[in-house]
Amino acid sequence: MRDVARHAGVSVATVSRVMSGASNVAEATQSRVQSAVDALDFVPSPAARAINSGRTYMIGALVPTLDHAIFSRFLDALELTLADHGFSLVVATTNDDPEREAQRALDLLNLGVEGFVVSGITRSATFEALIKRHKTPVIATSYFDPNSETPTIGYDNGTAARQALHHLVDMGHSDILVLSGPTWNNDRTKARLDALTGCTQARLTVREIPVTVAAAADHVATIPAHITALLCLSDVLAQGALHGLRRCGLEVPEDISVIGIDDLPSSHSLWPPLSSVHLPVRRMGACAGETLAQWIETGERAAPINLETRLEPRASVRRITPA
Amino acid sequence: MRDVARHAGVSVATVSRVMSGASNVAEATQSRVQSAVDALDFVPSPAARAINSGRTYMIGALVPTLDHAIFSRFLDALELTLADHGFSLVVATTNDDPEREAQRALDLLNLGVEGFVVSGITRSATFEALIKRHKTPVIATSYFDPNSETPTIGYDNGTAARQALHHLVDMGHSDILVLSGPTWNNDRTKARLDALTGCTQARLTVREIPVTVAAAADHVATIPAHITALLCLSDVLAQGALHGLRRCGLEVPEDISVIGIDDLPSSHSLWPPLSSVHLPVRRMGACAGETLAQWIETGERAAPINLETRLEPRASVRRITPA
DNA sequence: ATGAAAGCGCTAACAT
DNA sequence: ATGTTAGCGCTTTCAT
Repeated sequence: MRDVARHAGVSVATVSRVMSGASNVAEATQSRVQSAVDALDFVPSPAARAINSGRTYMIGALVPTLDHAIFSRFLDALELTLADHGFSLVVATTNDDPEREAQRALDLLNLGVEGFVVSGITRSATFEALIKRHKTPVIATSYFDPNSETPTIGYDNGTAARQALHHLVDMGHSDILVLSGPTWNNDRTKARLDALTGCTQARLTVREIPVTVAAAADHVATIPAHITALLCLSDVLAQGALHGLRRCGLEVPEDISVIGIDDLPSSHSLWPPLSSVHLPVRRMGACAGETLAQWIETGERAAPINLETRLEPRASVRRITPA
Repeated sequence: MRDVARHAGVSVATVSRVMSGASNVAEATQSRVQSAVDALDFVPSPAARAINSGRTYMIGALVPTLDHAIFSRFLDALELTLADHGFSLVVATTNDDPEREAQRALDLLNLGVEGFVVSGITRSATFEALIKRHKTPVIATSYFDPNSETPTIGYDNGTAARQALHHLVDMGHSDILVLSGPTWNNDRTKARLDALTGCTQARLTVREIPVTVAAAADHVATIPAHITALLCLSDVLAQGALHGLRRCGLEVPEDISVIGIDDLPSSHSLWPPLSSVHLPVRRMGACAGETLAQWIETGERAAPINLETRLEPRASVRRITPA
């Protein structure tokens, strides 16, 4: 910047003014500086800028993985909203491992992120301490809990699971196999499962398997005969189940009914179209972005937001008359 | 930091040493400083750090959208690799709009990213100028062109399209409808289409529609009768076609064959399992991350890499005897 | 309208 | 092993 100043025959202060588009600079000087900038190919240093303003305009997002439609869809909406507010999105994946999450959070903090969007409400102690220290705003998503210490913007996972279950029960099913992803370190899944147990209207068998199409497809080969319906805690699982069932020669919904949770965009074009509980992840991304931006600009802690989930009954569940 | 130094009765230099984990600090002093740090809840400033080191350890990724499995899968692998090299990933979406891409690139540059990963090889003039100025390393992906000015790490889109076409031809099809996404500002799609035209072994009809399941499903209702096969330039389109065809009462592959390009993880569990051309996007993400990290650390411009695509014949294409 | 100068919070010589 | 000090590249009073 000194070079530019010299080249333009002005002071660094003036160059700084021009660079930040200040109003009180003479037209003539302005263009003289601009010429110098162009001539020297001057590019300002973000770090130096940040050190003075104290701002970086970066938000960190910590998600289990990017390789799952539910999270990437969420992030897409989040990024769009954040960009509207002048923020950029730094993403880091945690694989649902709290220690790794804390590690990545530290990395992002060292980059200078001004706020975090995280998944679920389970944090490692390290993470908590980090946040307390830096006083960084954090918003937890994919979960709603008005009493959580960090504000949550999400849906009630228990309700979502119950919506799926009740649909099955309404349709006359009482012998239900629940296909769940790992509950280990996954409070979203745990909340869904917890809401199911204690249900007295049906006999539930729970199986915990990896959240992959392949795992679900393989698993359904071992379904007990009395089962009439499959409640999959995520659409990926349901999609795998559909595939596996077909491989076994079973028809959905004639031989067995299947319902999922997520309502991925692709689910309604499966065969048969998958009944599912819709999770408003795009809305969640937009809300989280909006709210976090607000929090950072105003300093006022965000309020939790509960987004409604919605049953999408389609063809993969059929009505049966209890035996 | 001054405060910490005072509190610990040492100089700022010593605090700095402790903070950066230097070796030459006495045990005693070290813990004294640590206490002061804890007592004062001191957190170092990333900006100040960056201004001295001249490094930010941030990489920017510019992709059309996060809400498409092909890109999020790619980014997942990229993020993982980058993290291994100590870099963090800043993502921005461009919606395939060169102007928006340039705008977002500027934003990221102002954040301080040390390198870019972009999609395709079409850049706006603004973008080119920006890069020249900042001398930022850029790697173009999802495209292979050894002669491109910016190094490409990707696959040959033309080859991928031809692999799909040849499979159809090999199976006896000669009346083929090509379902393509918008070519406007999308050099990947354009390259696929270009490779197809000039093919003399089949009669090709090309239709350009939005890349959504719904658009494809709707479109297939208007297929000319003589068509025996659908070549979809992406799996999303193929998935929509499968759905739409079923709605029309047509059987795949009995009445009509369908092939896609992408080979998304979900494609082989569709019904019928979708024949597709596999695009190695995870490998591409890992390669791009590795290569860009290398480039930044060593200063040596990256070399282009061509990743092989691979035909995955499955059940959605059947052999026919030409009429 | 412009310039001089004092920082911002840290690192890296250099000195002790 | 520790302290002193000179910056890093910019912004921002405060003068003029």
